[in-house]
Amino acid sequence: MIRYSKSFAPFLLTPMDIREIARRAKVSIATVSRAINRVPTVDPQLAKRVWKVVDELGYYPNTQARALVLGRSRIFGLIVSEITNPFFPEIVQTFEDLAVENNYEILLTSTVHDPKRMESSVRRMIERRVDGVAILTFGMEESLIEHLRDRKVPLVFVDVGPDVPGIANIRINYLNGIRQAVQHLAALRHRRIAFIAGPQYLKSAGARREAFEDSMKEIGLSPDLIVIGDHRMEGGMNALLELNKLNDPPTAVLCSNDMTAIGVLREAYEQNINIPDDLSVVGFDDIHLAEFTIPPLTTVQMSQHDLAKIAFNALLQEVEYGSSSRERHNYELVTSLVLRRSTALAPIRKSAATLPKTNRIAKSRRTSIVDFGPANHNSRVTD
Amino acid sequence: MIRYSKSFAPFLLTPMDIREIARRAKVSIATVSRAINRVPTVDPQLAKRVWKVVDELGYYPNTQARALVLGRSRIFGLIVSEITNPFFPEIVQTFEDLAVENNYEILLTSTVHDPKRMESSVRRMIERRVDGVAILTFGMEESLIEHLRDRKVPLVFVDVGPDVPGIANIRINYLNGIRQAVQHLAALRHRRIAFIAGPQYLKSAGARREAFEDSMKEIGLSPDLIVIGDHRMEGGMNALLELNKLNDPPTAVLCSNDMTAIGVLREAYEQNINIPDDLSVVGFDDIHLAEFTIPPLTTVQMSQHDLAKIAFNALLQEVEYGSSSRERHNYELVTSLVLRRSTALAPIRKSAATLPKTNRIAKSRRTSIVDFGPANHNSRVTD
DNA sequence: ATGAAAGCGCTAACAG
DNA sequence: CTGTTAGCGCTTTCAT
Repeated sequence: MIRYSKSFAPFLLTPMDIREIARRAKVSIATVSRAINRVPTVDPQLAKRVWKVVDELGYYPNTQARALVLGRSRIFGLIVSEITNPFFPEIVQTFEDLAVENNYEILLTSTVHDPKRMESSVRRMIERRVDGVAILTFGMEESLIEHLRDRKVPLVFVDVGPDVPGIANIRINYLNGIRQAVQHLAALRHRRIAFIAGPQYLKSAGARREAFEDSMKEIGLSPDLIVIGDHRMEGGMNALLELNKLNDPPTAVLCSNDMTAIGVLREAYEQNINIPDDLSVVGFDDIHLAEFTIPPLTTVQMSQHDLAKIAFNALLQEVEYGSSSRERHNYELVTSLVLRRSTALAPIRKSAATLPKTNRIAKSRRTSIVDFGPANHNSRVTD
Repeated sequence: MIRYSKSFAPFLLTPMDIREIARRAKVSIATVSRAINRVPTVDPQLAKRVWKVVDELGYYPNTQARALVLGRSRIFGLIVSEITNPFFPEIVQTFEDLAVENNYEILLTSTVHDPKRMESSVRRMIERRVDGVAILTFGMEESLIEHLRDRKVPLVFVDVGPDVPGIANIRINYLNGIRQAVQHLAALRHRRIAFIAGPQYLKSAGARREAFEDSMKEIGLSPDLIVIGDHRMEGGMNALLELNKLNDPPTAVLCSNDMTAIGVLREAYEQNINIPDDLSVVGFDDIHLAEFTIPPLTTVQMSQHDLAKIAFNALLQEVEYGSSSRERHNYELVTSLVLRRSTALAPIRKSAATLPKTNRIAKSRRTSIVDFGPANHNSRVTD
């Protein structure tokens, strides 16, 4: 065990605790504590003396000790599904900015969609005694949540939380943005509009898909062109491959997230399909990168910054003003379309499939499942 | 102050500390501690009794208390420059994977190149009494580092650390990959090869630039086409604009990082410059995305995974086997070229500038600085 | 206004 | 092998 004790380097660094400061400033440790915590009743003279020593020695209070006695760690847990998904870094950054402002620390864990990791995430949160947890995984075991709830840890969910008192939920209005996207496409005379969905065990992916279906039906179009992707670029590539195997491929495709759309762009490039002239594509999320794709991606914005801000403040609210356990707080985040250059008027076609057939032959690898009709989209959706 | 005391919910949740476990298992708290920490000398019978209660009650030891007495927090600090830079998420993920494996937690901070944030980063690390810090900012104030060193916190730097005993350094062999890139380009008959550098106050950016210069000179080409970017896509776009204003623009461009290259790709699209036929572009870093750009990006790989792994293990090494303070540990990470599809034979041109001039007219916004010659590249470089 | 002392939850001597 | 006890560094009564 490495411990920097008196005996280790008596001349270099003394213990450097509140006691040492007290000794040098010739006051009691209680006074040091008060001075440091800016308790107003402390004599300015003494306070100054304390601060002088503190600065000279470069003393920093031990947060662990403080947390132990206070019963508050000033740590917020942040559980995301994959930090490598460009959707999250922005959120993490905003969350951290707010944490710094409010003197909190973040305990970040990435579940990588692995149940074991989710479990360890929750365990770590509890062991470190976090003051609150923001769960941005778009899907999580009910039983794990219980562990947190049992301990009365303030929780904020995005989109997937159980609707129970004491748990804050950020509901995302998917319909707004997706409807705009669909209608934008329809206005450009697209009729065969496909949707590349995300993994259907993610509640958020299911919700996006439903929003698509509803938006299509609303304007008398049938949402029968749905392919399941994986919210990654690879999935987008495969999905486009699938779609182009059809007799009457879509002229526009709406993607469940931007990564998928980037995959579509990439596969289109591969197949010499011009975006947007041959095919319009719309993403979802509006990650920073969406502005820099080729062509720049028209996408549905879901502000990562706002999301993080709402989540953090919800937690802060609960902790600082403990409004918890009585009311149920619900927040809403609205999505909306941002137009860039990946959509255009539907190509004019007499009949089906006028695009050069040769270029549209699919490579054989396929991991996505073509799923026609609005069938079983409720299976495997967590809740 | 919220504290879950006996009096709060006597029937719901008792204090839930080691004492409570001891009481219920009818053993002493010492035995509980031993059982939990798997001290082999404890009677299996008792151990089982303890674990039973622990499981029933869903007891998790309080890490803060443990850290306090142990003098070790089992937290590693990870300081990155910008979590939103796609280079880092991969590192964070690997770092976290290793942390989970080894029962550590990560305290992640993002400096966003702001000196104030760097300072607060260091302060937070110290306050939380991290057991070690990995500094992946590619540049940091010497004075801040002192704070950590004073406290004998194990440190590992990437590329920018002072060469002193007790500090581990991961040296990056930029030359290897960059030389390969330059020679690859030269082999494709490119002669006018430009370099879009990163911010020159970053030591890493300076090193990349020097590697470029050296590689060019090595084969008798003069590295006089250097534009300073910002390691972001915007910088890449602007840089290409600048480059194309020249009388004799380059036929190939090597970028200081992939984000810059993505910007170049994007601006080329804007200007109808075909990549790779009109212009070859090479990136640096090999972020995951590089495989999905249009066209797929030829780039110099610098394994984020390896980097994170080396950094974490260096820290673990110091902490667990305290090899610290005597030797200086140096690790090396080699870079190498990965070929994709953004490079091609140099276009054949009788004289200068045969590309359609009209398409190469720059928009007026410009933030980057054109910097000819190998001049003052040492100014503002830290260390 | 200040100080002495108790105790946050845990581990590690030290005794038995 | 098990239990008792003294802290880890801090905040906070409770006296003074």
